[in-house]
Amino acid sequence: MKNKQKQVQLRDVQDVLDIIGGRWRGAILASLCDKAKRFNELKRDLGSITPRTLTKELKYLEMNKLVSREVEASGAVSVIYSLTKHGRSLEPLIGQIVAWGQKHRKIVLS
Amino acid sequence: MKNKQKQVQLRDVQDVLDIIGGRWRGAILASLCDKAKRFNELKRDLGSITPRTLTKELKYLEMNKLVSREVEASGAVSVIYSLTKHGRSLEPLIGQIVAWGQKHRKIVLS
DNA sequence: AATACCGGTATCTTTCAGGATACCGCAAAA
DNA sequence: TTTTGCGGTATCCTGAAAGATACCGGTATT
Repeated sequence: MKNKQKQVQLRDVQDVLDIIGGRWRGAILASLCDKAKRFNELKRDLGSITPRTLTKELKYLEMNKLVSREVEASGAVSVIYSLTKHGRSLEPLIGQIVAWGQKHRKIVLS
Repeated sequence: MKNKQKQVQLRDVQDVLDIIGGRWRGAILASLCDKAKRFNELKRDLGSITPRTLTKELKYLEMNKLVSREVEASGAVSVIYSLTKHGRSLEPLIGQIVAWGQKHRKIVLS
């Protein structure tokens, strides 16, 4: 493989980890892989995230076309967050991350 | 799947992204997937990283048993960094990251 | 003898993700 | 009519990541 191409690959890795990295983004995406969720549902599932951070991260993921936000206009306020088609294309990647994480945890514990 | 298990998965995602995330760690690992490298070789390949940061990240990866550091005691100072067996187990994951990154870049550009 | 490369270390500084805490309007339930 | 839940926003603050810059002792090169 050419050197140029390797450089591009490194940038791809950096870009992707910039998108799904950080304390929360990967977890949010993984949580939405399971099913579409409402704001507070997501918040509860993630455990210790603050609403401020959740709002910010969701907006970021929305901007990057990975998550979509829909307001159900049925009386009370209700907002549903779900993965877009592009977001769902991350599922196998997230699956591998989980798998490696399990393996890694076992190794570290031994 | 049970709720407990989902929570564990979220933690796995967070843990893994903590290890390979950040501006440089993923790129360092990807670069070492290619071949073992010396300090300044790695530095050049990564482009804009400072020696301070490279040192720090390499130590972190060493601590996590993903990278090994070997000093070649042949006259001049020569240090080789390479992936450990455990580090090489990340290769498929990194491959998927690159693949998704390429796809994502195309989508964003269109 | 001077210069350049190797593998870093030492300081200083900026940036920013993310926590803590309080609050908001609205609607439904009690 | 008070309380509870929803979906957030507003401020303030800290710690860690990482850039900028300078420097180090060694060796090899010229």
